[in-house]
Amino acid sequence: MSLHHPSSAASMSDRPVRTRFAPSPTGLLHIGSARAALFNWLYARKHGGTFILRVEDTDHSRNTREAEQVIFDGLHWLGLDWDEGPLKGGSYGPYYQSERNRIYEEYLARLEKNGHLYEDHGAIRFRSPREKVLVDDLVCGKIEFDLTNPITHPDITLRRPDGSWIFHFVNVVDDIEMEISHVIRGEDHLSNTPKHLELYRALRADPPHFAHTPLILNRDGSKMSKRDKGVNLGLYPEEGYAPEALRNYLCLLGWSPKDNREILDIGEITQLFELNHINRRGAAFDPDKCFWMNGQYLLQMDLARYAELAIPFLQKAGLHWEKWEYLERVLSIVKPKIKLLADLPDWVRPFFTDDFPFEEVAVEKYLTTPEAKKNLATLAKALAEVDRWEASFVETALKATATALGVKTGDLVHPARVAVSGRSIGAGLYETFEVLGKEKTLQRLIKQV
RNA sequence: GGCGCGUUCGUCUAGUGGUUAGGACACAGCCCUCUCAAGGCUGGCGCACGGGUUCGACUCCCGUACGCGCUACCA
Repeated sequence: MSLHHPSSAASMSDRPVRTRFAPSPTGLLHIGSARAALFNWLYARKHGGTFILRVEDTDHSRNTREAEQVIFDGLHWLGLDWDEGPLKGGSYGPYYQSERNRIYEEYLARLEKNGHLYEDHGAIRFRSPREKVLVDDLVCGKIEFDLTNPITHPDITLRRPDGSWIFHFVNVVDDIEMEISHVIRGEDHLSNTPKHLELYRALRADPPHFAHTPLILNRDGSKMSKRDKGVNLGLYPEEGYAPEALRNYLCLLGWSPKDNREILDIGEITQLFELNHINRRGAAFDPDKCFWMNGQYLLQMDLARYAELAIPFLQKAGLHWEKWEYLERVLSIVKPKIKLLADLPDWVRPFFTDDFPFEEVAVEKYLTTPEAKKNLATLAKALAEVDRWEASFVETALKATATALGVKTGDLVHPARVAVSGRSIGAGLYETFEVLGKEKTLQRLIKQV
């Protein structure tokens, strides 16, 4: 295998678009990393390019198979499919840094040969040319860094005394070898970029285009760290977020279609996405808005997709159903009410089993008075007369009963809801009755009398 | 400390010299209503500060403050 030598004649803009996501398997997928992956994916998809996954596992001690799986799972969940990388292959592999030692050795030898290296306490360091370096960033614009002072900008280390590699070196080598055309990454790398550029030059390689995106912050503007709630992408599937909703929200952090629209499908975003439309300022992650957006997605989602997302939550809660059609009817009436799928089981349990809990306060408030019991008895009697068991007819019967009893509709509705579901909040009562069926409805009402 | 980046409602944003500074989330109130984190309407809330440039600055320039990043034999 020979090294890929990028032609110095070809300008970067002529090269095919190849972007990469190069995470280090740390055990969790940071929400900011996920967004970086998303932006790289979007850019590649927009330009019919290639999106590459490369695992930066140079720090062996903390890299495990499980940690790696976390990354794969996160990307899969977000729908960010990669064209080259682990599980997928490709002609620029291997895609694990731990397997690319030979390549790094060759590149190091090249630098050595041209006198760019020196040893310092066993570590191999790169001798900076000590010049001013211009970073022409697609998001930040042109930035000049003055690297002439070794005190303020010490030479970077490429290799540790124990032989392991330092990020700056392998990252650059891999990007050259894999012919990456656009490096889209977090702004935390901006200050590293001039040093990387020195390496590209020393290796006589055309650098890729750079695009540094602002970081995702906490609501108070502080940096999101591992300990902050919400950084772990793995949390979102568990809590019942739809991947398309979170993905949409993430796109809006630092990027905007500029026409006030917010709910955009990924195809549309792919078309509109432009690196130079990415903001320069850090963006705070707003859990409230993310939550709202999930609600919007669940509301507008078709039932088939909703069921697909909902079923794992129902199964986990031990709920069973016999007919698919029944499941769909249940889901359709709670769908407009719920913003998080994790809440689903509690809302629908009474539709699948008679063994559902009663909220104490709700019982206390609506089912204990003699009036409530008397009203429920009357209601049950009236409903027994309803032939066509559909929401609208049930509603008519209930309202007529309320009138006959001289009480407000709510005086029947609230106790009835608690009687059939054990809860004071839920789907529309008439729809609940309809889906539950006449028999079960009457049975549960009478049980409280 | 040095270097770099940034600063429009609490938050995400639109805005590129002349706008009643627009939208969204959140918040408050009202309406609808059988509950609801559903829907409808209304409202409060913002250009960090100080200098310039200009007939005129949220928009351009400089400075200050504040925030963030880098400054590792972490990635």
